[in-house]
Amino acid sequence: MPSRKAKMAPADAVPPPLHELEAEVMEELWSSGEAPVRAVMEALNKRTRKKRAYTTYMTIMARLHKKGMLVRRREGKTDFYVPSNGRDEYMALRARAEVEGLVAQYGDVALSNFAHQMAELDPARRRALQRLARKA
Amino acid sequence: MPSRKAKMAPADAVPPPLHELEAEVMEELWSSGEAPVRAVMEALNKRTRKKRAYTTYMTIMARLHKKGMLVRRREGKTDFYVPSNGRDEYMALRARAEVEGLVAQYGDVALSNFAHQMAELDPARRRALQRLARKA
DNA sequence: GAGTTCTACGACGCACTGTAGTACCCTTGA
DNA sequence: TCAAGGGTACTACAGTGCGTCGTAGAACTC
Repeated sequence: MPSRKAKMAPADAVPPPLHELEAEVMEELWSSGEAPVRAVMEALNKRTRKKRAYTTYMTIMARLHKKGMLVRRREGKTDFYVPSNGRDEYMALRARAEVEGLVAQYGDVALSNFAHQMAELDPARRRALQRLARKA
Repeated sequence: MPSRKAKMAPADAVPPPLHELEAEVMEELWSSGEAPVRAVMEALNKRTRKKRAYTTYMTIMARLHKKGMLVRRREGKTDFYVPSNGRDEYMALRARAEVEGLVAQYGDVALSNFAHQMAELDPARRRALQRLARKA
């Protein structure tokens, strides 16, 4: 394997955080499955106030591809994109990384805020989440 | 009071997140108390590998002032800076905001990660943090 | 084969951060 | 006394990341 300067993401690496438009595009692709730029544009422009140009979505999707979030398949002269990870998987990896980041940065202060959030749940729900947590 | 266009931070607002150099400068000021640029520069340049120019620290501190993190007092021709909030207060506000942000963004996935983190503590420590959390 | 439609690439503007050059003032020493 | 040096603030510049398109070129239509 040639040593490439460009950092490529290992499959198990923590996926990057997403910003506004990027997140909207990912949401659309997670629910629609593989789709070309135009389909994403039409779906999103239909349900958001702000109408964006085709090229805007194209850029965002190309950049998501470069970050490893989307897999690109070229058919003829058109690119089809599909998320490289499922929504649930992404959310799980991301949330875990964020939570660990908070603990690393804020220590006890973060932990006590976690406790505060947990304390506000009703007991049944809290137990369910704790069960979930044990599997991770 | 005239209505100013510049958004000024209400005292109880959530302080902004800090980046690398900004955080180092704040840490120095939190531990040293009120200080001019030069003192911060000398202290930080002594204990970090990377030596930075006086003007670099000046810019950072002026920007922290604009963000409401530092109070500036001009004495003669020299500016003295002091944190507008204590370190503990900043950490508390910031951590709280971050945790709430995670819950808003990730919902149950965030919560179950909180539970996971809490579960890894030994019981005495966990109880202490839960006690802390009730006061907030 | 000329016009229309679609695509991808490349570029621009803005905001933020780190970095420093420069102009100005005060002091100081010959 | 007055020029030089040290110290300070203001302003500018480069890199990065995101949102926004303009434009050039290929394919399709008539």
